[in-house]
Amino acid sequence: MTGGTGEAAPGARRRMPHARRREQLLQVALEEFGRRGYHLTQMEHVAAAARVSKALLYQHFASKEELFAEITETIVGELTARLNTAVLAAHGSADGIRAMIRVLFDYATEEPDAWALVVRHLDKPEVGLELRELRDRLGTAFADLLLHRRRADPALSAAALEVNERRARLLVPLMYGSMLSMVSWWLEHPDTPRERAEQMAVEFIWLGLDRLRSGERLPKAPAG
Amino acid sequence: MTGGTGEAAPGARRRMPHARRREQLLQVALEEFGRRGYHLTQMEHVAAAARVSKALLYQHFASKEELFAEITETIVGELTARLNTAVLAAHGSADGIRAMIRVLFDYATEEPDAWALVVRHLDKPEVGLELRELRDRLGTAFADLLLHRRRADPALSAAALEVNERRARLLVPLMYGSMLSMVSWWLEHPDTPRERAEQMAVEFIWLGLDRLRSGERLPKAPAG
DNA sequence: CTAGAGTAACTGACGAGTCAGTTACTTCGG
DNA sequence: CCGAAGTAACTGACTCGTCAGTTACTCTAG
Repeated sequence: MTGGTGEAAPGARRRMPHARRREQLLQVALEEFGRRGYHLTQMEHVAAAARVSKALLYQHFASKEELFAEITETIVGELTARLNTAVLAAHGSADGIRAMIRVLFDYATEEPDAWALVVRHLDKPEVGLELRELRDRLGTAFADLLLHRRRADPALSAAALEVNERRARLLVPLMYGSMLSMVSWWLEHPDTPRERAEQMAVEFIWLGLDRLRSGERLPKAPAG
Repeated sequence: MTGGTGEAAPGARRRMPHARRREQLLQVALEEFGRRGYHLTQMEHVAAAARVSKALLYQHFASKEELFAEITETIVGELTARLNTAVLAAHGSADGIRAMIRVLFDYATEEPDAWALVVRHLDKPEVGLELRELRDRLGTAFADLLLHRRRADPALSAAALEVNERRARLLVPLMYGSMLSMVSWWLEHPDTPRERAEQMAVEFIWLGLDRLRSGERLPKAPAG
């Protein structure tokens, strides 16, 4: 040990230029928030994990909330962009579904901390209002997918379109919920091959989507 | 209901027997935790909402955590019991799906605060470990449903059974996620008739379940 | 008059945010 | 090449508000 805590690098420079330090802090904070959640993460945790004093952290970010907000904004921006391009590149509905699912699996794999942060705070109105945004964005991406497909189908009358639009909106939460749930489940079961989980989700959701145009109905069960 | 909980009554009796006060405190705490979430709810909030001092609250519950735990235990017990009977009473898979969805919609309608508390804390390992229990219970209820149905089907070989069991496990998170998501969505869109939301969920999920036995497969899309 | 329902006022610890001071790096006159 | 002046990165030790949990007391029903 040569004097200071060199960490991995032996003669590592501890002082860093402003911008680089800022990036490092954002990265570390993302991990901490993702692991412990907003409330249980203290600014000291973040500072300690970055091998830095809390004061320095406050020279980069005015408050805990601001730090968290900046992180979530980045995540939402990134994920939104990916979803946008995925949906735009898709030609059919099944293709679009598959593309969106792939985006989610990719992101969860590539950025596990960011993913953890998102799912942890998605249903907390208290903090991270940007995450509501993400949920809405996911929903509208679905809606776009559904509506775009139907608009291309000239067989539908305006009235039928209206009816189906309502039904499409009802389908959104179902698809949304099952996708996120599947990704989370898969992360907790690494032994399951990703392809299998992905394919299952695609089929499951695509069938639900397909119902929309076929008008196929389930016989109403008598119920108890 | 004359007298009972003082609340609005001006010269109302404030002293209550131990057991009744305890129940009131549990009820009030449930609302507070449901609205603000665990971390943002202070014991003083609960006490104030019950028109009582914080010290009295501590004569009934040893700690904030214990209070929260007792509440969640009750909720999980109640919901679990309802799901159990619903699944047991079901004769077929579609019937079982419908029954479970009804249980969830019923519960969310009858006990909105309890429901809010559940969805708020479901994916937070930090607090309320009992809620993991609920998620597992939901999952196993699904699994029971699927496996019971298949066991009754003598056409399946042991090997096929094994394969399908794996696929069944993959279906669980999809159904689980879509159900919860749909209920939450419906609560935020009260203009949508409940029956429509319910029926849509049943159809969507039942189709996914039905895939399991029919072995129907979606042509693998080429992907970008 | 007394047991237990109830409270106001308190404590101790924690955690966000601050500040005076220190250390490393850069620059520039000589 | 050198060292002093200047500056940006960085820190230890604080303040101050908040909140879980306690203590010592009052009040009232029976």
